[in-house]
Amino acid sequence: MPSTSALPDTGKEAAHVPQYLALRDRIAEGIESGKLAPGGRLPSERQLQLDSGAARGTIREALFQLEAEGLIYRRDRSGWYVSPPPVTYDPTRWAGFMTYVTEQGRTPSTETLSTEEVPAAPAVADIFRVAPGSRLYVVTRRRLIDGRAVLVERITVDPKLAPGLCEHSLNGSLTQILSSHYGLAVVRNRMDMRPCALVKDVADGLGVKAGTPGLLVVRTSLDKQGRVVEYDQEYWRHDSIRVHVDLTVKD
Amino acid sequence: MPSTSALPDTGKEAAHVPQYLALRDRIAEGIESGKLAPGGRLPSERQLQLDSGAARGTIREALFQLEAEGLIYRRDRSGWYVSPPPVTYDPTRWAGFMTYVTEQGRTPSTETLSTEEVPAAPAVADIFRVAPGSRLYVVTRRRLIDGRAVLVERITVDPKLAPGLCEHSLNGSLTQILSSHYGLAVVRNRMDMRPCALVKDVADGLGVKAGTPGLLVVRTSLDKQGRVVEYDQEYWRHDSIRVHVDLTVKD
DNA sequence: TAGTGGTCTAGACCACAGA
DNA sequence: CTGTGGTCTAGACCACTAG
Repeated sequence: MPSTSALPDTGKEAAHVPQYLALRDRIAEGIESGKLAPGGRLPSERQLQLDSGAARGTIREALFQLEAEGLIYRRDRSGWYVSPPPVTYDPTRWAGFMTYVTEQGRTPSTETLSTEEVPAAPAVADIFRVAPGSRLYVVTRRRLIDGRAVLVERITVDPKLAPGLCEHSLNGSLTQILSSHYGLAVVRNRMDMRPCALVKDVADGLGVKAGTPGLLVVRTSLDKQGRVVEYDQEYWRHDSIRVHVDLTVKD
Repeated sequence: MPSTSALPDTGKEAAHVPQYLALRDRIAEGIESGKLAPGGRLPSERQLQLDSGAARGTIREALFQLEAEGLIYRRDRSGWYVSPPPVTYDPTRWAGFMTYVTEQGRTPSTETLSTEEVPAAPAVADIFRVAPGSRLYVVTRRRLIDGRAVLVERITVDPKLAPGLCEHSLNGSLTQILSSHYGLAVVRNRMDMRPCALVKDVADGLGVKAGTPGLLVVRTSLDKQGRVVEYDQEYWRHDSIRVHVDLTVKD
């Protein structure tokens, strides 16, 4: 019995591939083959609709998929773009953002969004071993690679260890300042990492939609006396970072 | 001029909150308040439709949002469920999965999906410093916490270091076996972590939809002589893991 | 078999970016 | 101003889970 389909029979009862995944594959191929360069812009959703004949919802499903994979990202109401490659982050090397991004042939930059002195919430007070309500410096910064915002961070520092910190220019290496101006040397580094969704605050700072996937890296830097030098919460775009650790085993 | 809206005026020109985010908030509140216990099931999408009056697409947007945040997960065509809390993973402690999951008051289990002997691809051959095409053991396992699959891993081992490995039961600690039966002691651990999307293979193993967000952890374990004891690619559900590292600074 | 989520359509109006 | 993505509706049929 002949097939009623106009399409050729593959001879294999191939598992049904949803349309949005087929579309995803086509776009991904365009990216991997280099037809679309990193930073380059994809055709608009409505254009893709015309090209593929699919409904816009289906198109968007394919785009969301690629976004989750880190292949593309969006600029709000501007369009979809091909993601640049991620940078590698090694927390065991005490090199700051500016250093390791440069080492990887990219151009880092930093913007200070705010510097405040705020009363310590109980959880933070506990970390710094100060009384709840004590004043702490909180610096909010945005860091960019090749002009694209990749992370928003919130750094907390105890003013007792670094009085007058906020008078410095904080657009360079904060580690550098803490070390050279205040003699604070970090000998221990505690880190927590977990996938998260970027909440509105952060998302706005990165110019992404609230709820897009991200990676939260929390670093606690300690000096020889075990004092907390720096408590840093970094919210990364999920497509911009790879963490690499090389370590000798304890236990 | 009086408002034509039937809704009370808040007095604040509150930023417009999309309907799906408002719905997200309502569900999130239900979870955080404990009305919905971890592992518990959410009302069906169609039920939520009746409750909220929104279109199903809007309901699903809210659910996707919560999924991205790690608050809920789905079982294909069965329903949406509240995510259990994540486990903390410390790569500097040489404790295996079975150990640290148990320590955190959860119940681990392991299933071996396959054990094969395959020719080394160039990239892998390079890691093991063997000729491309050399035979290597590849073990695929699924690991569960409290009966829920949280990761699929693909472990590669050089048969020269652990001949006959596949004859052992591999549902326990592989590290243990390598140590006690073959005298292979790991002294160095290299790790790479990055957010990813789970491809079909892995997604099927975890019982999730292809493309859901995940975390890829690649571990390379080395012994005193610098030989690769174990090369392990772990694909985690993104809501199931937190990585914690505590280290002394090199540079 | 009944109910669930998975996929898909074909519209609509909006807020905002950018020329 | 035009075009972009962001949100939303109201349907439809399918594949699969689970009782």
